[in-house]
Amino acid sequence: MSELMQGLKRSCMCGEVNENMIGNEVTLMGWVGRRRVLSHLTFLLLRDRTGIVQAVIDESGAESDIVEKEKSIRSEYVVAVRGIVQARDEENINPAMKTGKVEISVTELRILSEADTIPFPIEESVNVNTELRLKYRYLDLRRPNVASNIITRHKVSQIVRQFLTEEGFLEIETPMLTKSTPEGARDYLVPSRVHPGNFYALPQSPQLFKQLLMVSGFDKYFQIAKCFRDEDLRADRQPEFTQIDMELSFIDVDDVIDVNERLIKKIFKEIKNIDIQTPFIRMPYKEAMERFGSDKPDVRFSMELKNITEIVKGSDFKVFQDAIDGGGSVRAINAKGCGSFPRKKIDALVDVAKTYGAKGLAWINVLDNGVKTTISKFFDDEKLNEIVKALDGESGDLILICADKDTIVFDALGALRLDIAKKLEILDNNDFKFLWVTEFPLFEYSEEENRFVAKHHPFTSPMDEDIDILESNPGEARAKAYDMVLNGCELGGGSIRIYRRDVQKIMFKALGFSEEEAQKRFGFLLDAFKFGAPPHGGLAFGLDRIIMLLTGAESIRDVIAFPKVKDASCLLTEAPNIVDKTQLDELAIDIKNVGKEEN
RNA sequence: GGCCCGGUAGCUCAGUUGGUUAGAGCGCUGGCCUGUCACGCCAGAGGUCGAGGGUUCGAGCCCCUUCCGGGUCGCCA
Repeated sequence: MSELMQGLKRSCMCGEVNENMIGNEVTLMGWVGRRRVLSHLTFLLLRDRTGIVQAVIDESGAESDIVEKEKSIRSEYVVAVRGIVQARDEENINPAMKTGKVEISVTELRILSEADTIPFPIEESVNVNTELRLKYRYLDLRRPNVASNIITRHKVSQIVRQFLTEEGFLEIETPMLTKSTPEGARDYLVPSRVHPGNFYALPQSPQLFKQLLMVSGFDKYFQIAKCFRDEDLRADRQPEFTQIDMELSFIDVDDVIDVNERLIKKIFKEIKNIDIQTPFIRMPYKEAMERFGSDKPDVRFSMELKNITEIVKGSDFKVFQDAIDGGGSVRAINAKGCGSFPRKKIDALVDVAKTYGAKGLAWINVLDNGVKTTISKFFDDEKLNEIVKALDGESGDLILICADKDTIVFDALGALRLDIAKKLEILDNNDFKFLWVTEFPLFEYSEEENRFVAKHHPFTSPMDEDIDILESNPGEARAKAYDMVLNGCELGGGSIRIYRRDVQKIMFKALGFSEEEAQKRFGFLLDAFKFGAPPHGGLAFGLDRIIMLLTGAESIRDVIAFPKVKDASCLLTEAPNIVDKTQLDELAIDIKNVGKEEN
């Protein structure tokens, strides 16, 4: 039978009980973790979010009602305990517990809430399947390691708020019900009851609003903003996620980079007590691709890509020559010490490359005297040695070669590089290597749409020296855009925006937007820019990813209190669900499935 | 939409070439134990082998379909 809390007031949290309180009476409330019974002696582990403390009941000396209640207590009952903090004898100290030098001798016990047998143990160490964890997420969140991620998340949010406030930023909310902007990710739509057939979109980011706030003169804005994208999930992607979003006026690239380096430095100092060295390296996009095959390079290890097109040019090997003739390239990486890989393992590497569109891989096994290779028919020893030399190949190395269009070569080798590093276990998750990737291309050619599209978004400013080539050579134009990258993960990115109407016009023209089209899509922003737009720019961090890297979480689900599963549904609430026909009628929505019962 | 991995007791898993009554550890229930701390000891309960179909004398195991979960490519300005 559960009892009232009335008359009892919690005096401290479980994890806060310490040696300085010996002799004091405390009142604790929490969940019963383990209950251990030794004849007339019972130990209860009492847990709350701060930690665990042991309570002890000696049947021989306790009131009979305590003894009776104690016998009915089971795991995860919520209890209130009043008692005296006492020191444990030397031999009974538990060094593994923060509160292990003390325990509570119980003088009053109340069962506030009973609990059924739980579906999985509330412990850090147990490995429980995701489905079950998410169905009972409120129990999963009782596990100290899971709770600790959520607490870290809170701390980071507070650091961000404090830091940016001190830097002169204002926290301003922007609408959740907003306008669909067709370019970019798929929108989540919300039907309007008042305007049948019309829809709001949930924001993919507060991008346009924060630019409007600059026009308004708020100068520096930030927001910890929920964003929504209706795209498929990944281990680091959820349909709703959180950005630390900011925008600044009268600044250029260096200013944005400076304030954000200091922000990240502060977060890592306060959360992990690690001193991050600033300023970070800045690496132009082109260099990142050439050296690492990625625009978010993991620079904790080298294994860099080498361009061997010039060496292999003019051979009879059709695969290489076709790639070169088609405007592509031949590049390679040196998997140090992987020469001993059995055929099966090499085939697995080829499969990785194929995932990214490569048709295959050639490889050279560097031996003590000479090489063993798949391309011996086409290249003489001199050429092969030249390749080995270009990759600093030594005996025992495995050189992997990919020939194709540049995009495929970069993707495939970039992915291989990471895959091999993972297999060799050379990545240290406590080694934090930051960099900025800068000078992104302004445009990206879309095969699908047969035109250039904005790589970032259409308000991204070109680099001052590239304005002249926007129309003549858009493919080479670089943007004032920057991504902060940590250990191969894009933590955040942003750009300086276009604030000059003439430049914006050229930009739209290059993108193939007519005046009318631009006006229809972004008219409110363009109108705003007519009335005095300051030079401005900003950046947005993925808060979830920052927390992942700080906590070492392998999935984004581990840093979000109530995450969704692969098909974007919620196992806890069973959202999304079929709604009542009357609800749909009000919204003027007619669906065939309406009224279909759920199984 | 494609590819890969998984689903056996409440949990984590084992289950041989297809062969009698499907196992272990933890948890759970009951009992014993006065300093446990992953307490220990004894006993017990607990299974639609994700679901449906097929092959077979016989299916947890083989085949097909399907559901659920994970990873990944596409997608994510």
